[in-house]
Amino acid sequence: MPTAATARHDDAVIRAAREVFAELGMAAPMSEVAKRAGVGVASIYRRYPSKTELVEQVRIAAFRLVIAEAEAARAEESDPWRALSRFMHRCLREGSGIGTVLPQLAEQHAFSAEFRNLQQQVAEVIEALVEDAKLAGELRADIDWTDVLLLFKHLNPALPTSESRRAELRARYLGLVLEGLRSEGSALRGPAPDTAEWRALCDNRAS
Amino acid sequence: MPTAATARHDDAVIRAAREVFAELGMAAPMSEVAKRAGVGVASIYRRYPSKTELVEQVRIAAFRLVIAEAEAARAEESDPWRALSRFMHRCLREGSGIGTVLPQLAEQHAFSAEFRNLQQQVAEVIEALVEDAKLAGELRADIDWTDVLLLFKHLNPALPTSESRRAELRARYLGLVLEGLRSEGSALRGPAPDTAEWRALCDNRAS
DNA sequence: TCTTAGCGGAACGAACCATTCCGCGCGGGC
DNA sequence: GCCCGCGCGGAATGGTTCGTTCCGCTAAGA
Repeated sequence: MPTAATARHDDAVIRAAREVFAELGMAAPMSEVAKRAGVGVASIYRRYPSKTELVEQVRIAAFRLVIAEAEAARAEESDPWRALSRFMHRCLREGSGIGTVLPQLAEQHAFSAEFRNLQQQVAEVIEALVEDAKLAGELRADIDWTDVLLLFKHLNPALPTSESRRAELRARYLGLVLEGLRSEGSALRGPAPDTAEWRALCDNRAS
Repeated sequence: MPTAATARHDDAVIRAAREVFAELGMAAPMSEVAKRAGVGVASIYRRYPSKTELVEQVRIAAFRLVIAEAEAARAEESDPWRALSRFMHRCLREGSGIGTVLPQLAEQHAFSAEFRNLQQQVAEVIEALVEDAKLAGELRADIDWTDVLLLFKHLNPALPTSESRRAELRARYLGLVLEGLRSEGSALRGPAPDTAEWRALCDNRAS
């Protein structure tokens, strides 16, 4: 019976898997995913035939979230720089693990058609954010969307610091990096997006 | 007979281990280190009693190289910003793997006294580089040496891209990040350290 | 109360890896 | 020229980890 309860259960597994894989890497054990999701391993295997399949579904779900974040940022922020900045902060928000899949945009190992289709969409929406910011003169002209991918690739939780300070450190680091992207003229104008209200905006709405 | 040949052999093992651990992580198999060094596994075990010991020696050797790079940068570059920039480029130079150990500065798991002693020295020499650049007004005042550590932590080869473009991408990324560190006044003056002669300076002198 | 669908966790087998063991090749003595 | 060890490289070993499967239990419905 594929009811709403089943769907919620699926969602818990995917979310737990996303978090675990983001923290421990794709080599993380299935038992860890099961523990985090509050289910037994067998329940995962009843829904997904293999770990490979679970990983694929995690990636697909993450891509969907990325697209949603990017579209929301474009729609809700009038300033293109704030939109781009908000998008990156959101994708890297502690525990979401969304940013982890972004570097895999570059990978070409042929996955399913659905996966490749989403790869394309994500690329387009990020490119749109970047182009908006460049047209507004708020982003250096020599940056393109592959640079943003490059940043995501390095901004993932490299080492398991396991401290609560990790979120704070990551936010600081992202801020430094964003400064490097900003075009010279705009670096002086406008408040840096690091005020309390801004941080609140980045943190609410758990995915 | 501990001759110069033996010392060279030791050095080959340590260097191979540094590269392998940098690329594959500290969990990389000993057999890989042996292959890279062109020796058998047993030869490594004849010199180092366990993998743990080898890792410790690798870290110590890497710290020594970091200190040497930092001191050379301070001595040979008259401009403090160029010194800091050169130091980071050198530590992250493709294949050196030196930068990989820097994040472990923060770790407090008590290693040997020699290790802790070197930790201290590395911290001091990086702090000196940072303070020089701040005093010269070329580095944002709100940056300190732990920020540099944070950057190293993220700048390590996150994903095994395995392309030759990786070096190029890393250099570009480091450039972006450094822009974010530069103080506003100095961002406009002086040529960005990205000319051909500069790159040559960063690349020669294999460690 | 009896049945049974579905769950959680133990069990199984394969793969990986640190460490040890063994046979061979080669350089030095006779 | 021939023998003898020393030291080497790589195969063997034992243990651990993890993907996947199997089994006994529980709780809901009849």
